[in-house]
Amino acid sequence: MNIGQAAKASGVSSKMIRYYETTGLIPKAERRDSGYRVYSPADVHMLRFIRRARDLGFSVAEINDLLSLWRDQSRHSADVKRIAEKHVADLHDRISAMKQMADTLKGLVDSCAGDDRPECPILADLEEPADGNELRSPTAAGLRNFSGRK
Amino acid sequence: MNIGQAAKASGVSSKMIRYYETTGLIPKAERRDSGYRVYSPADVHMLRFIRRARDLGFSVAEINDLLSLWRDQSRHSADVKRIAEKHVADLHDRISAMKQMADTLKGLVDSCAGDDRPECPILADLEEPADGNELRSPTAAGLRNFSGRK
DNA sequence: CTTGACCTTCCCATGATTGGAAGGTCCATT
DNA sequence: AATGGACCTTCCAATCATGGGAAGGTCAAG
Repeated sequence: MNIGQAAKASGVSSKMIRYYETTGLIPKAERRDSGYRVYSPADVHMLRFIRRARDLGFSVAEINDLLSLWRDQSRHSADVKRIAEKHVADLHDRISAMKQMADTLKGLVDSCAGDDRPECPILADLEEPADGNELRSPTAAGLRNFSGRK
Repeated sequence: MNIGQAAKASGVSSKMIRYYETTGLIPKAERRDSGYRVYSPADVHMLRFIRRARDLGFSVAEINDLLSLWRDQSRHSADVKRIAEKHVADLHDRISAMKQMADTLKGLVDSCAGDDRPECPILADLEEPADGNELRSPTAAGLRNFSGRK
């Protein structure tokens, strides 16, 4: 099948399939004489694996490792588990950082009248964080990007 | 003071201060004859405001709005509150999406022996998600980027 | 043989941030 | 005065995963 079919069947866009090929995440697809890429059901299976891993928030680098293990019949499940555990821990870190943000902000929102007067505790806190609101910790700074991916 | 001093005093890097200037988030700084940018304590105050807002996960676009309101003496706190509420809601959306990922993955991790045998429920699920594990919802796909920012 | 749906490659944009190169400025110490 | 190091300037590139679009080739049905 062509790339569009593979995309529909796997949930990975044509664009991303080509991208994964150039970055080496997936092997180069066979080509027709016309230059069209050809995909087998096994390829679609692999793409679905990737798609699913992305949905679980794994980075492409992690998926690379997972794919290697997937293909390795003599893998040790401990290696897979290690990657997954690390990722769960990362997710928890991000979640708690975001929770802290949300909680702090929620407190400020609740203390804001939200009327037509200019006085606003939210702006006041942005100017000069109240004690206990800093959340300046190593959390916020080191945390660039993502909702789940690395 | 020079940009480096302002950076240290505000917690915003010199690089980012210049970047915020080019994008128009902050006004163009005065210059010395040498071309060096000059910053006042008031500028540092503004930069600290920005830094704090970033720490709370606001996007630069949102900060732009917040800065306008901050400077507007006749603002309505309702406008500030609206922005903050929206952001809290966004944070909650991201948090629950990540939580779902983490929970799903945690379940898989727990069911994996993690020894030297190749059998692994994690890989099995990536291949073929068990019912109830899909998390395919609108969640994952629409959720690119971040730990708090938009 | 035309049409439209598909495919190809290539480049660009996103968002916030960091890194580095090449070069100019400032100031204190030889 | 000259040197050196710390600072500043601009410009360009990379990150990460993804989408958008242009210019052009292919394919199958009508």
